[in-house]
Amino acid sequence: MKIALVDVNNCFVSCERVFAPNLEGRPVVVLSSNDGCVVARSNEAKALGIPMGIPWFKAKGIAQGVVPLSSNFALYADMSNRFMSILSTFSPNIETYSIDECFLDFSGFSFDLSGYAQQIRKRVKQWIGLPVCVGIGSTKTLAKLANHVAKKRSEWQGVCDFTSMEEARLDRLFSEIDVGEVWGVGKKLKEGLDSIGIGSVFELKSADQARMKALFGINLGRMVSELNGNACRDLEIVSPNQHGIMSSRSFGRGVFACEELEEAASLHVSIAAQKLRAQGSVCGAVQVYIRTSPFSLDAYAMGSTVPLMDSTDDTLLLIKAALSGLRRIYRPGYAYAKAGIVLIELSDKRRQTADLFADREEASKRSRLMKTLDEINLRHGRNKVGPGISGISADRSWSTKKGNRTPAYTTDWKALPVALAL
DNA sequence: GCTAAATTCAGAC
DNA sequence: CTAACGGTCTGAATTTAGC
Repeated sequence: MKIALVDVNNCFVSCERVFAPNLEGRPVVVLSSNDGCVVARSNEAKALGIPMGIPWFKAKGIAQGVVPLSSNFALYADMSNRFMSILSTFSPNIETYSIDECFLDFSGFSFDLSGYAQQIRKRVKQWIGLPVCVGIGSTKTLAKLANHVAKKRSEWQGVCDFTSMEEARLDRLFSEIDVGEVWGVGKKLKEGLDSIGIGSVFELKSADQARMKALFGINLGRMVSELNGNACRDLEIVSPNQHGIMSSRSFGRGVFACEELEEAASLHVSIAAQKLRAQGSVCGAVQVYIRTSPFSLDAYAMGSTVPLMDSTDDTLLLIKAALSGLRRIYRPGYAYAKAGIVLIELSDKRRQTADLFADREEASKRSRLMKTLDEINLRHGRNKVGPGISGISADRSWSTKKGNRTPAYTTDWKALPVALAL
């Protein structure tokens, strides 16, 4: 097996820079929703020592002169789609792993892979303006690691191919890389591995596979195998349906009124239900939750699961369920910071057993209504039409803060003049 | 005391 | 002026429930 991992450098910042070239060479960060935490940093921002994930208000001290941007997911998602479609011209089998990463199957390719990877970099840069790095290895774990090397060591010029390197050279390289860089080794596992004297990738690779499995679980065992070139994870070319669909968001201010929580919860149901229908599933139960800031002294958090008599993908029925759950858990007097819902117990709509007592004419009317709703929103933008209970966007005084949101350059006609003016 | 289901944990991005 | 800390998803491990 030969696998390449292509990853966009500093993805969100790079997407912003395509449409704001004046940000090139300057320290830039992109913030999470509600302008809360730093979720992407340009190299210049990294050089200033701004850590990933730090709350923005805490970073301001060391962030003199840094440009903070609110996140613009409409833009990133669209850039991502373009990125993936370019990559599909380089291999018939690809796995979209995340918004900015993609595995490509290079098995059976006998030509110069490094040169081929350079062509990928060139084409992505030329066609959509994004800088990417490519890692190549005989397993997914190795491809990930190779990508890390390609990013960190500029002498590789953005491409690192482990499959063309001698074992001894690889081992020397691995002994210089921290074990925490391995895909799947997070904070906790790193601590555990450190405590038994495994600090480098080479030490993990050389460890006894059965022992690692016994000590740290099945994943560590697999990691050791994969580092040694024995694949445990296959390419997942068709993405399976999601097992749960969730929508939640922090409020831009404290929310006290139950009606506003209802507005938010039903908006979240609308968003999630649309996704549910898009993947052809129905939902058997709805979870609702609300919480104050967990950092507040007077914290409150509660959730509730509402089972549905019959599985459905009807937004209105799902909202009804969510609201009944919400009313059970709402306590007046708290400054709520966040509300969210999760659609669970999903199953395939086509395999749904028919309800003997259902009003079939009513059901088909409802399903046409949902279909129309989805079509309008697809064409005219998210939540242009929806149930009245979700409120209209102009009135949602609780919605998230986004002080520095750039225009949706690629997905909104109204942003076109701005894009052209650049 | 077993298996199955539910919940929590850890990780990724 | 102060207070301000993301969102979605997966799979494994662990706990609890039901027999």
